[in-house]
Amino acid sequence: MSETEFLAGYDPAAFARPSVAVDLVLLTVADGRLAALLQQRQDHPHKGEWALPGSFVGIEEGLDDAARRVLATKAGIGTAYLEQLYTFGAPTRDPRMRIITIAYFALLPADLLAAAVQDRSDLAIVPLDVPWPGEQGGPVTARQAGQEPLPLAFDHAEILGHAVKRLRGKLDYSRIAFALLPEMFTLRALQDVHEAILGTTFGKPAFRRRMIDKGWIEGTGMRESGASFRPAELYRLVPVVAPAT
Amino acid sequence: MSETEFLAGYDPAAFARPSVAVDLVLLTVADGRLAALLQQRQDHPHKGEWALPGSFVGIEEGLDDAARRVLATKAGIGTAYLEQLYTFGAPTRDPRMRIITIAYFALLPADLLAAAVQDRSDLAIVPLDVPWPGEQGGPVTARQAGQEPLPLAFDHAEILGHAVKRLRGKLDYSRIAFALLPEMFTLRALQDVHEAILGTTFGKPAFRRRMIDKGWIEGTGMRESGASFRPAELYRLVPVVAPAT
DNA sequence: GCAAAAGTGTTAATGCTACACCCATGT
DNA sequence: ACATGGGTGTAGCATTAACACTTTTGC
Repeated sequence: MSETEFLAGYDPAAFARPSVAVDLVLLTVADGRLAALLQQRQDHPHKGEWALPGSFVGIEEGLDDAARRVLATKAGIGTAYLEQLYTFGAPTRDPRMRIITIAYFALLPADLLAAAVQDRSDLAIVPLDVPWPGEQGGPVTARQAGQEPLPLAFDHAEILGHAVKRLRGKLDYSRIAFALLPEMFTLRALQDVHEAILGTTFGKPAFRRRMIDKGWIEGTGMRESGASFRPAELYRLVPVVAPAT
Repeated sequence: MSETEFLAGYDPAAFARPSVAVDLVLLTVADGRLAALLQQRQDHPHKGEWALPGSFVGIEEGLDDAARRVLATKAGIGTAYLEQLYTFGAPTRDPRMRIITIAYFALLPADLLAAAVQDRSDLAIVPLDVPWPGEQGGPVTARQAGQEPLPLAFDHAEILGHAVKRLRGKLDYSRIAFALLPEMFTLRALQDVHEAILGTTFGKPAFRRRMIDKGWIEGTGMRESGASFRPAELYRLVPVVAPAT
């Protein structure tokens, strides 16, 4: 039997198949706090609770393409740092049917995210309460200032937890932090982003040297304006030659 | 409309669904070389080429459960270190139909793997040629000693590459290396595993200190036997209190 | 001139690497 | 006794963290 004959006789309907979706964890750092984009569910199940933006994957659609479509359609955002995070597939994670979801992880500067979301009443940028110290603290919760934590739909709290863990893990050996900053930024802003994500503080000189020694950034001659004290120099991410993860 | 009513009216057949599979990258270190378990395909497509062991995910089956089933069924192995690796879903990765595969990553000591596989003619433990130096070397290839690289089916070469990258990345901040060793082992054996995986060499004293300082291992009073020189002390992994990663 | 934050130099501590040496076993 | 690889101590080097100090702007 040739391969062509084999393919012609193949029956794709022979097995029951699960539904496949992508869910998007879009993180940012605003006001010194890590925050995520959440969407209030309009339908059952978990109606009224808060969920990650997501969508089913089209039958001819790539996984990354589906994630980008969610970014564009559900959040109105054209481009952002995006990478696959983890796949969640517990048989009971959705009461409707078996849905396996491939979680994606996206980063955007706070101002761009706020602008994209400002006229969408179902979307919210929610600060995250992350248990700092131990590896095995409580779960990540999403809470607006001064309010109770928002109820999260499905297993989305767990997905959020994975995303934060990934962000923290990659922070100091990859350039992802710069996806949370505008094209030009001060070293103080970069340090604030690091401190917000890791929940630590660094000595200013030490942090400064570490960043410069990595060779990832270069000073533009320009300086920020508007402050009532010495203006800081603006840095930019140097273009990458041999891309690494 | 209540949630119960909503669920009753839900039509799970409304969208075309892809097939979902798991593929298993089972790695070991044998004779100082990193090696993977591969299975020669008996059917089209890619008949005769070599593939990772895999299976479709049952409609009521968890993802980790499916991976463990592959481990038990296709390789005859009861327990091994296992973690999810990455999900591959390019629309054209399988010529039969849309198949999204969740790749898993497993580790086993060489002797246990060899014992489980010895009477299976379709399985082979194949040493891996891994491009060491740069981040962006060529692809990983599987090659038996003195032969041409084996042809790998589907996108399985890419999956193998991801697995090796994951193993290397986690080697020095997690305990996964010990999944490649028997319960008791010498420090030299541990060093050999590290060197085989990373493709580097370490100074013996330096490596020794690093490992002991991590607090992961403890000496048993016992010593290996059979060598014609001073017998090395056998160490064991100390039981974990607060599990990480 | 004063306050506030940027930016830099020096020093101290830490961890890692390299080398040299000693130990135990079988032949 | 010797060869072989296990095991340990010491010294040198590098990197990193901490501190004190100087610089620049607006009020």
